[in-house]
Amino acid sequence: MSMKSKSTSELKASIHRVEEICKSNKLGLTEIRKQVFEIIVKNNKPIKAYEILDKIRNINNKPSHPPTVYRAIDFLIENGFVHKLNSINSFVGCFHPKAHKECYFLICKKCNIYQECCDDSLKDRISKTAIHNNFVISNTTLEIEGHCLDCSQK
Amino acid sequence: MSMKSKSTSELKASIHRVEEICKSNKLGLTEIRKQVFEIIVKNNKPIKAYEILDKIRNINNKPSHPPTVYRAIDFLIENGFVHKLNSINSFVGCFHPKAHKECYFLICKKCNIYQECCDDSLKDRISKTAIHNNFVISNTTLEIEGHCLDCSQK
DNA sequence: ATTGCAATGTTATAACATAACATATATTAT
DNA sequence: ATAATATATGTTATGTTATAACATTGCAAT
Ligand SMILES: [Zn+2]
Ligand SMILES: [Zn+2]
Ligand SMILES: [Zn+2]
Ligand SMILES: [Zn+2]
Repeated sequence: MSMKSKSTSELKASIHRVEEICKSNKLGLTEIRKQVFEIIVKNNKPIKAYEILDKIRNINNKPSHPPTVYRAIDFLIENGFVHKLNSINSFVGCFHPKAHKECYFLICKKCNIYQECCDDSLKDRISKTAIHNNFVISNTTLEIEGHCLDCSQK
Repeated sequence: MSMKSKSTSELKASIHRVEEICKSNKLGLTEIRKQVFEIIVKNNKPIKAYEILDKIRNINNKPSHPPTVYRAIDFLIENGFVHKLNSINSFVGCFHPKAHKECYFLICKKCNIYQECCDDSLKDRISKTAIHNNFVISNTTLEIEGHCLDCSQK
């Protein structure tokens, strides 16, 4: 599979899904949280907090500050709508929220597009490794950087 | 296996191994680079760049600046002697440098001790996932946070 | 000696993230 | 409806992590 960006309909579905989840779970999807989520998912590449901040400022045409964005990100991460890629200090939308707690990523260094790669077999393997070490997992970061098909062919 | 810290002899061996590798590969293991490596490996927990900087200042009893430490870290990472844990912006020594390009980690949130967990089966599984996605890996971050045996029993 | 190169020193600043407290808005209880 | 409470946002300041840019040093090759 090449790492193409998401279609408009996929984006809409993703946004709608989050709205529904928030509604049914009584989570306050406030205007800012929604704006931040939309900015993140519409960007088909990982986006940085201060880039989000710039966009928020433009949208609302008024000053906004880092805590506003970081708080919204925290909410979105806590509820599984967004992930942080620690290796590049950037944020990405989750395209199957609530399907599982964590997602694993392929990140193309050239075109910056990312893709979730949450195999069950990979998850199992990580789980077995933890068990083998008597370790209780609370969260896992798996970020695979390299080149996607398109970029490695160029 | 519980996540006990390294013994003095293990530390010495680790330092000696790096010296040998540098000698045989004509890598300039300068005084600062050596100091930084020793600080990192002797700390049995992941250590932050500015903590290293403090220690360097104390050791040499003169002002030092962030670039000094970051350059040494870069050298050590490039040569596989040290790893960065992106999820906690910290650095750890590698206890089997050159054995493989990358290491995977278990990080205890409670006691902060870490452990490498570089199963071949895990590596294979990650590799297969990449192949399945037509993705060419250049580097992988796998950081499993949670609780070690000792800490989960307390 | 002069040049070239690798490493380090130094100053400044960029990039990423949070503390602390004030204000506003929404929910709930009375 | 009003007050009390909790939740969310605004605002200022600062903390933390990392690098750019340029000067200086030490050493080796010609
Ligand atoms: Zn996801
Ligand atoms: Zn690509
Ligand atoms: Zn290692
Ligand atoms: Zn522990």
